[in-house]
Amino acid sequence: MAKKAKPVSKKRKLIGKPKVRIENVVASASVDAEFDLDKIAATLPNAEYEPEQFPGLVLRLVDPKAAILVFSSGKMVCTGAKEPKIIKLAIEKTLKQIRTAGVKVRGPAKITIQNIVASSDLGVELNLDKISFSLENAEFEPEQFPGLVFRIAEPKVVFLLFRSGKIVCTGGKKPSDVDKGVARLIQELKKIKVV
Amino acid sequence: MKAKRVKHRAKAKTAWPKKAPGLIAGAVEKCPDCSSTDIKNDPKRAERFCNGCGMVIEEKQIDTTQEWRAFDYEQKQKRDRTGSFLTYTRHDKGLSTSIGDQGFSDLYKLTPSKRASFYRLKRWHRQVSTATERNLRYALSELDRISSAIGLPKNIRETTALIYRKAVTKGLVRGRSMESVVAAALYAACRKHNVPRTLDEIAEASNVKKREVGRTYRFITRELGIKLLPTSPVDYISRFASELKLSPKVQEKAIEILNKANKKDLVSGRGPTGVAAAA
DNA sequence: GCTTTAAAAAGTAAGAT
DNA sequence: ATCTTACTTTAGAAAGC
Repeated sequence: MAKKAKPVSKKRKLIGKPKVRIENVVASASVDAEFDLDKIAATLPNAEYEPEQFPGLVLRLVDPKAAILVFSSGKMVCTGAKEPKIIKLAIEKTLKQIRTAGVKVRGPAKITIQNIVASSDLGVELNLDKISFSLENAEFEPEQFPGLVFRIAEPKVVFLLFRSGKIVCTGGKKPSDVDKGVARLIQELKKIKVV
Repeated sequence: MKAKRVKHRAKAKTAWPKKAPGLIAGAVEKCPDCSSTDIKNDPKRAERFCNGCGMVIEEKQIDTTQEWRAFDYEQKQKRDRTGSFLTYTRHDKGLSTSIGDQGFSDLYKLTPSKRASFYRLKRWHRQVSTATERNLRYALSELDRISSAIGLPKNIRETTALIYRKAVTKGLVRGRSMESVVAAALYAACRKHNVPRTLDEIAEASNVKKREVGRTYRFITRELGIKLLPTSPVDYISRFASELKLSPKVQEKAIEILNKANKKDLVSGRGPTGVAAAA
């Protein structure tokens, strides 16, 4: 499977909207139950639990590729999903495994997507210095990180812009936040004539 | 014992230099506040104060606003050499008034003519000021320590003090070590004055992880609405050149190369340090 | 490998008040 | 003593060091 953008030569001007790919979806979930993490850790081979280091038990799933942090309160955090629908599958599988470990769990978990990380390629080389000079919400510290950080309020997302034109969008709660955010970003870049 | 707290007068004893010229050691007695026996006599203001915490032991009066100014000036001159007096954090530097300071400068002005008012205000003054003042004193001694360690001009120390004070006022130090905020403020000040001091140098001199200095720098910079342009690689040329013992001609050429690179838009994303080194 | 961005979970630590 | 921060863990992309 291709990484996505084949070596598309960088154009001077950006045309159309670039394809956005979701790289990671983070969600929180919870069920009405108390989990005996020691018991779960003792029976599930794919579980890691070091309470001294972190209060959550780490469950790694290969099927729906994802990592789930399980807490004794019955709350969980699912990360690594490449798309929103995988979250539900991962949580269901997690609960199934927990039941296998002898821990009773009733009812479906309530899931909330907390963050979506996506990447894209504007297909244009970006002059980060110019962008940082022109956009108020841009912060560029090349000595500390090669990417320029750009925050927008609506939708509330944060972008990392790179000289290559590749970008990362994070902070969104739903896929549309990413799309609207990218559109907004491009709108801003056009205003200052960098794309 | 009547005594009032004099702000920015002194700082942690450990940071004090051997002696402050012009100030004669006082009699053997302890400071009622911090128990230090390091009592100094201030001929100019005709009073004695604790060199450790700044507490004025005996006031022989005659303090006017004008004298305060004179005091500032005199101490400032000494400070430049001893690095002791923190006069640049005073209102005369606009470090208090411009950021909604707790009112120290006003209090000082009231002191000479309104004794009664002063005493009534003293209690409030002490309770609301002490924490911040101590923090400031300590922070500034830290600043002095780091500054002398990497040799920075006083205008940068003043800018750092200003930034630090604003940060404290905005409560940006909470949850962060004061050292990291001082280091971050110092880094910001260097950037503002285009004095090339890398994060590494400041991190090392301040004993704060580079990552933390950077994070704190970005944080306070954002919160205080300070937006600094990335340091130009050119600013590093002279330093690198002298360190590498390069000829002026080479330096010139390096700068030339950088200018070309700039026009070609090929440096964004690259750290100025690396770019300068490459050139 | 490190650095940056966002977000949740439940502990701990440290600081300010 | 309480409130506020931040750190710990998880995943992923970007690109420079």
